[in-house]
Amino acid sequence: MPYTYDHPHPAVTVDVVVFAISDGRLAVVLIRRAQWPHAGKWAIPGGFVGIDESLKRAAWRELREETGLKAGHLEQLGAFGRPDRDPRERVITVVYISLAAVDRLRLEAGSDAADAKLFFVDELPELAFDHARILGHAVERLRDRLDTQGVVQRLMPQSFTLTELQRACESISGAPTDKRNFRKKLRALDAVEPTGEVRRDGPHRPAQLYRAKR
Amino acid sequence: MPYTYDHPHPAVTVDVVVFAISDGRLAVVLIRRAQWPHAGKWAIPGGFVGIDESLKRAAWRELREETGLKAGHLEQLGAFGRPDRDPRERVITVVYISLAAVDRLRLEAGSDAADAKLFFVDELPELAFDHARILGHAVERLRDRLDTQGVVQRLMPQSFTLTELQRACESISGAPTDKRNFRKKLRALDAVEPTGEVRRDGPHRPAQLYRAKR
DNA sequence: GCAAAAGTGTTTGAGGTACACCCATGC
DNA sequence: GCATGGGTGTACCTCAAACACTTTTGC
Repeated sequence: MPYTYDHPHPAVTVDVVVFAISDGRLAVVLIRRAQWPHAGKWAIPGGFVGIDESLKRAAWRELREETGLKAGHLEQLGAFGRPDRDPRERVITVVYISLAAVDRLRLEAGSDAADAKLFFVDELPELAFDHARILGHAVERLRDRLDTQGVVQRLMPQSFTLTELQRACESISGAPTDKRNFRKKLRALDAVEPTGEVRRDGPHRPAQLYRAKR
Repeated sequence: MPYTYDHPHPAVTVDVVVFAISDGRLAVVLIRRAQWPHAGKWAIPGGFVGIDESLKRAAWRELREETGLKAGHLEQLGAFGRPDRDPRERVITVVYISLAAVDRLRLEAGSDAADAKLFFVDELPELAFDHARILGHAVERLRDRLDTQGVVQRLMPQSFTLTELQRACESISGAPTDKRNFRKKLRALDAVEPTGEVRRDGPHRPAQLYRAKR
């Protein structure tokens, strides 16, 4: 069933960069492509926008179809549209960013994807299309925008230690932080509260567990 | 000559929000639409993306065709694509922001536009499509991103008084500033230098003229 | 007892904010 | 001489950065 226009139209896709903190490091959800082009390579989950579907809704749907994830807040990163970025036809993609707490992440490979998996952003495999460039921009955006408050409320699991939180913030900002200054800022932010539980995980003093406040 | 696809494709346009400072106030370039839809209403200049043309290049070309302006730096604001934003067909638009010094602004109406004109952002006419919403986002982005340095180098004319510069910054940030604090910051920034000329324009002490440094 | 991470305050410097008066001009 | 905008400096406060030792545990 063909669709006809009197001037050429590009295809429009949406892609969703899902960030999470795994093992104290910034990570991203990728799917392995099953089909040409770039079959076997890893890619940012996404797909074509329905003709009567908003961009954000398409992003939510595609993420769910390809990874099983239900995105919370989706923030638009921007549009990427170099003429040669897809060998099939002219494709313009609108990229969204989503944040997920690792303990809510249950990845299931969808029909379009052979596999879905978390990768550390500093250990990425070879990526399909211009997805390496897109991910670079996404990480940059994250660095610029995400503050400690945001990390606590959107990336950390239900309970965590202050050192884990600090590692997460450092892996996003890329810079090491002083422990006492970090905790002083947390006090000022009033963003976390102790759960009362502790975590014992080695030959050292147990760590108090915290949760996001409110 | 028809173009056919096996699934429906949206049309993709680019729009360019050109900001300038006019009379000390933040202003934007709009064109009056000549044709349906929204004939007679004012709109952000823009048009369809060529099938082998990058988004930024399309933005530059459309701005030139519709207003005669050659954009300097173009920053992408994002994509807007609600399904019902254009009555002709599904249209997804990618919006760019450009800054222009008023003394370089020579507006010429192009073929697609009955007229091109500067409007103060706080005295906008009724706008076509969802352009009011887009402009709102563009102004917000400008407020978030543009610092004094950027205003000096990209929005001010070749020579200007410090009060004019302060008015410009205030009209972008939306907040009044203390004159002495503003000038102290300018000294710290090392962004302007006196031209040696003065401007006489009323029953008061003449103002020293400055230019952007470097 | 020793290795390993948890936890805890003070000092300093930079930058931002608040604030009031004299100056040069046109009329 | 008066109305109008141009031009100038100080005091305070807030926030970020630097910095070292004690505590609790497993082995």
